[in-house]
Amino acid sequence: MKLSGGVEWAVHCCVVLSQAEGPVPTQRLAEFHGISRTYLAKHLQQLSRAGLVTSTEGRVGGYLLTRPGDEITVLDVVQAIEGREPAFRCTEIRQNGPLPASPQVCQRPCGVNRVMQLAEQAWRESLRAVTIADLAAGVLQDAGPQTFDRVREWLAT
Amino acid sequence: MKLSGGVEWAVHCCVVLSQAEGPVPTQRLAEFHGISRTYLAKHLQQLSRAGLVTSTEGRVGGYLLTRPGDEITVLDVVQAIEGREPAFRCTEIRQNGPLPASPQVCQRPCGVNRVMQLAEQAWRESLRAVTIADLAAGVLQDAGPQTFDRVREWLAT
DNA sequence: AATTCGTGGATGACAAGTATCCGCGTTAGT
DNA sequence: ACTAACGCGGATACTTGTCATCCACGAATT
Ligand code: SF4
Ligand code: SF4
Repeated sequence: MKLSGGVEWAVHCCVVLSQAEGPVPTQRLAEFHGISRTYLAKHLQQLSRAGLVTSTEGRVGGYLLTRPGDEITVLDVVQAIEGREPAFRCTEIRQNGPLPASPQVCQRPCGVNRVMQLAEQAWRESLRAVTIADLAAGVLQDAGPQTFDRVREWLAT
Repeated sequence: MKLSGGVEWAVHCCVVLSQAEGPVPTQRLAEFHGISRTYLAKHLQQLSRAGLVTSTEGRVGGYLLTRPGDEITVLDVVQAIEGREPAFRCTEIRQNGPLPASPQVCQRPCGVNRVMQLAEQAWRESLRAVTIADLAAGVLQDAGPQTFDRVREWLAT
């Protein structure tokens, strides 16, 4: 079980975008984080499709958050990148073999499946409890109060 | 993010083993679930290495649970198959780019990482709360009280 | 018209998961 | 002693998913 590496990129980008004053192009975002521009573009498009971000095309275009940072949860970002498919996918092996479960028993998910989905639910709730704004506040806490001033300054270059 | 399909197999096997009277060979377990014998063998070996299961070699050998079903959690099984690596792995991109985080700031994990690990923790706790015995009880509930009698009967064939 | 930018498709490199096979050592029955 | 049933580990191959790049296109600014 492994999360896509793009999740890390996307979260960081959202934090930066939450502090930006205008549209930020992919080029800038990639440069800032020292990562691949072309590949990051793919992830930003996923954020766009998920409705977390709007894009303005053409020159001086780029990406903007559609909502303020405190209305975007980490879960939103993770699901935009990872998709909404559950990590545990049952293949219904209980229907195989010499003692298959009867069709009516299989109407509803079994205990195994329930436990797994419940655990993923707990995971999602935990991610839902934190917003991009919370993370931005954490950065300020860790790296100093003028951090985002410097970021904005560099972005304006 | 996807869990190995072997998790489903392993959990089912543990439930069966918790109801078995003697060592159950891979052949039987695979047949019972209608799955690949050779591949299941790999997963059972992982359970063995994790200490959830003991193997007796030679004829009339097979696998036995090392502890009663109520002392084996679903988390134990999942981790035996999936490993204990966290799903979110930070690549420290904050150290890249024109405004890298200072080394002393990077001493401890950032907010992003903390949130992710916390969520995984919640996931694990949720899985830890359920035991193989709980699942076995669920099967009894869903499929009828004599279900395991039939299983034992078939196993003895 | 030239430049900057997002979009989507095609493509390839690489890692991980899935699955099979074989040779080996072990054990119980004959 | 011999054989059959079993677990163990390595080697191998197939499939899928992740990671990454490139390009042609349309849109907007200068
Ligand atoms: S018993 Fe549960 S985990 Fe097993 S095959 Fe059925 S739904 Fe899937
Ligand atoms: S800020 Fe957090 S998520 Fe980002 S690179 Fe550092 S540890 Fe990883």
